[in-house]
Amino acid sequence: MNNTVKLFKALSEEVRLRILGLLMHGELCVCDLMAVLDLPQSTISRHLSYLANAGWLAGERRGVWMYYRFIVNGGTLQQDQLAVLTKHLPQLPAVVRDRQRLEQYMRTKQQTACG
Amino acid sequence: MNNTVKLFKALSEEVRLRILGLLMHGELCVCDLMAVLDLPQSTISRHLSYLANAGWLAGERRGVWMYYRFIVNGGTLQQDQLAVLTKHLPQLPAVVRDRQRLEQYMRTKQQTACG
DNA sequence: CTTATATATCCGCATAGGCGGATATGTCAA
DNA sequence: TTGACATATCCGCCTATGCGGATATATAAG
Repeated sequence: MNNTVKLFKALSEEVRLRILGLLMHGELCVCDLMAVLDLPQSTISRHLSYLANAGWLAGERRGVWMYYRFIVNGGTLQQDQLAVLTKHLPQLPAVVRDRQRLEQYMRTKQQTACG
Repeated sequence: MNNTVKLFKALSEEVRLRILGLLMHGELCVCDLMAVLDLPQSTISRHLSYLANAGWLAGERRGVWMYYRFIVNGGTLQQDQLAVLTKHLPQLPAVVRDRQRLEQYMRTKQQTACG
């Protein structure tokens, strides 16, 4: 029950849903998310920790960067819930906007940012 | 986005999940839930309002009693999410226990309580 | 070792929201 | 209208949690 509540609590915050919406398309590091969401590093990092702790994300350090991606084998509830997110998150207007910003950002990433 | 967050926020609390777990089996009134969950009336009523406001439940007054039940046509996200709940909530130990208490309560309802 | 960069954590502050007793509202019966 | 009961809302209290600047930690380069 506690874990179930935790899973849902993680989904009940706008910034976290936007982060998940961006990670649908593949892993990203903290600095990517800072750039796209235009939020302070501590805010991004805190939400990522929260999502990882709730069982949604796994982080992997690669050099100086921490890359976060979805866990795809986190129990049947998590998997079924992930399917719902996969279907519906990309349709939310805020997520669509974020994704456009992500594409724009990726085009200029080599010159300006991490990675 | 706000509505989506609202939908998930409603799921991110233990008492509310337990209420939803009980309502899976059909509508119930406030006094039923008070008896089964053994919680004060104000607590039950507040959570029911929260769930109704979030788009999960509809309340119907029938005489002095308010009966609450799931909304089954609340948008595709709500429907898909409801399917996940229908599959997984009944498996949670706390929900199993509540349901046993509900059955016990229903057997003696005529003599002791509302309805 | 020092520096630079990326990330995590700490801190104080502000708000959201849970709790349950008390009170208000609504409904029915007499 | 009054009384009884079910439900909704109010209230003060308390905890959880979001925020973002400041600081600590980790890694790589020189």
